[in-house]
Amino acid sequence: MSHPRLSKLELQIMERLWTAGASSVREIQEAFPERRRPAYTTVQTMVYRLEAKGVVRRTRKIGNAHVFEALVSRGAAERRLIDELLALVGGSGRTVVAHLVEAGNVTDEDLRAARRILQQSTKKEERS
Amino acid sequence: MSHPRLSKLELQIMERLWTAGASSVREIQEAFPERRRPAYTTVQTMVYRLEAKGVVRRTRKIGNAHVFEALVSRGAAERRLIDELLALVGGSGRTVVAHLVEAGNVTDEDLRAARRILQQSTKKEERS
DNA sequence: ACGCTAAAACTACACGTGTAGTAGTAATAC
DNA sequence: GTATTACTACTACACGTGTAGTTTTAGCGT
Repeated sequence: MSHPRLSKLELQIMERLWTAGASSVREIQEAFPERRRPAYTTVQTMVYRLEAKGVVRRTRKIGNAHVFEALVSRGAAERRLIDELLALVGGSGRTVVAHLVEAGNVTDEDLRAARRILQQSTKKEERS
Repeated sequence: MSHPRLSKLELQIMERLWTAGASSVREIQEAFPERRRPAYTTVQTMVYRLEAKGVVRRTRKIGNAHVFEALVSRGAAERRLIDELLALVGGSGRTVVAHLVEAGNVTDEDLRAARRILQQSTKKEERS
């Protein structure tokens, strides 16, 4: 089974764990840009929920503070999000790419890189 | 301002309005595949909410049933979804395309088509 | 004109998410 | 060793979404 759905705020919390590694609630909270920084207990609640969902875990303590680490990778979470998007738009990746192009969210180089990756995996499949 | 966020079920309802045109609640409900067909009043509630959000409107009546039509296009709704996804993954369209490729959700032809579109719009920009 | 049927309009509720307060406890500072 | 501080654990609540029941009304058939 794939890990559960992650909400926006949950993802922002995971973000800190992915980029900076295992962190305390305080560290996660302070990683938010000052302007939109949730209250300490808000972050704490979300971390607890992530723990309940099994996507983070307590690793050790520093002082009396718990340190949490991510149990799912950024890649896996991203894949999840994209799968959900695909389900919503009817499964067509083409549509998504077209929109990205129109909105200027991908460069030509991005597309060229994508084609290279595709060619690679196609080749691998043929060999097997 | 862009139209409001549309949830999964709301999108499924819009889907019917986009593909079949203006429809009654009953027609929308019956467009759901039998297995996962919500109760009539469930669909009705969602349609009312879509109306409150200003994304559908009553056009006429057939018998005593209202007929609703979409006020936002599928394209606009898709763009909205993709923008949200981009915000969640940190704004990088490249990541999204890479995932789509890895998961086999786009063909080489899709990517080639995307590059053609990109080339076109780049050219247009230069002209202006 | 009247009853039947289907739809409209309204109400209710559970779950997820974002938000944060409060009560209790443990490390720390002196 | 006691006071302060900072963190944990728990509780609460509002809003959006999915779900559907109940009550009221309007068109339709005879």
